[in-house]
Amino acid sequence: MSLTIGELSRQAQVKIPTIRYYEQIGLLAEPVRTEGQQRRYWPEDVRRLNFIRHARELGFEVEAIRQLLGLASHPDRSCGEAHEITKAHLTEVNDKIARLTALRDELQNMVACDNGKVAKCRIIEVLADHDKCLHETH
Amino acid sequence: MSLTIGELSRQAQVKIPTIRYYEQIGLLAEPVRTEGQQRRYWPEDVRRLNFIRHARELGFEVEAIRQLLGLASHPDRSCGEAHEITKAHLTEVNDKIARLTALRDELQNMVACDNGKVAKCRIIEVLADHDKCLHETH
DNA sequence: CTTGAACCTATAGCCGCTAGAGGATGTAGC
DNA sequence: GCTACATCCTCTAGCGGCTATAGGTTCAAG
Repeated sequence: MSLTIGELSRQAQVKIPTIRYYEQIGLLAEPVRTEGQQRRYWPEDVRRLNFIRHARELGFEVEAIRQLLGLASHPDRSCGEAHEITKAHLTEVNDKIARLTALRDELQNMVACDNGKVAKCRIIEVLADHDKCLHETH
Repeated sequence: MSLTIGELSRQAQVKIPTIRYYEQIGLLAEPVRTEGQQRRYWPEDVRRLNFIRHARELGFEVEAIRQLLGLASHPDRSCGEAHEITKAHLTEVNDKIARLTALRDELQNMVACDNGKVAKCRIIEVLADHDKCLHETH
């Protein structure tokens, strides 16, 4: 019927100390306890913890997750707020992709220069002065 | 001629305590000091600190940055030795790009839900049940 | 020579976990 | 019922990578 913290951990792919940490900071409600003070969870908690894990993996901060969870518990309210949180995040991610792609190109150049000297490799300059070096040829 | 820590901070867009922290953990060399023990920097340091900032923004850990910086300070060494290190970083960067791209697609799906109610809003669903919602159309 | 911004060190705190010690609980097999 | 042992409990301390504060010193312009 109910789940131990270990079972919850396995099902939601979240480590046990992390579950207790989430309880501590109020992301997870305090669960029922056995006589001997062991935590017992319900399938509902698996869903909530999955939600939290996914949001964390997507780079949402705990505070943002708290907000999103708040929205989820008021399903009649507009999702404009959730929309804003997500949009801000999207912009950030797109920016990172662009810069990582530029970096990858430079690393590929570097790896391609097999028997040369580091002095000829431009990785340092590229990262030190990203905008200037970005579009130069190797 | 030389720069104060404040000027370095402004030019490299890195906060002053962070600069001192980087010195402490050995990412930045100890700079020259005035009689009164104040740090004085050179344009070279702006470049190095820019490098560090960009690498951090791209998600490299301090230890990886240490290695990359190591390559730059042995310009007489063959690329062959450094080749493996660089290739490892390239792999890492490619992984990051892949994961961020997947993330972006998902965020774009989420943002597509504009003025609905939370009940209809995919943000909550997607996060609550990642695998199910990932490839559905909006 | 004074003033005030900028600097110094040292320490403590932040987030988001993660690990360990030392002990209590729960369950399966006898 | 009893034992064995995996799993659980709390508490504390540590991690990376900063960031903020307190309390004092230096530097440069006027």
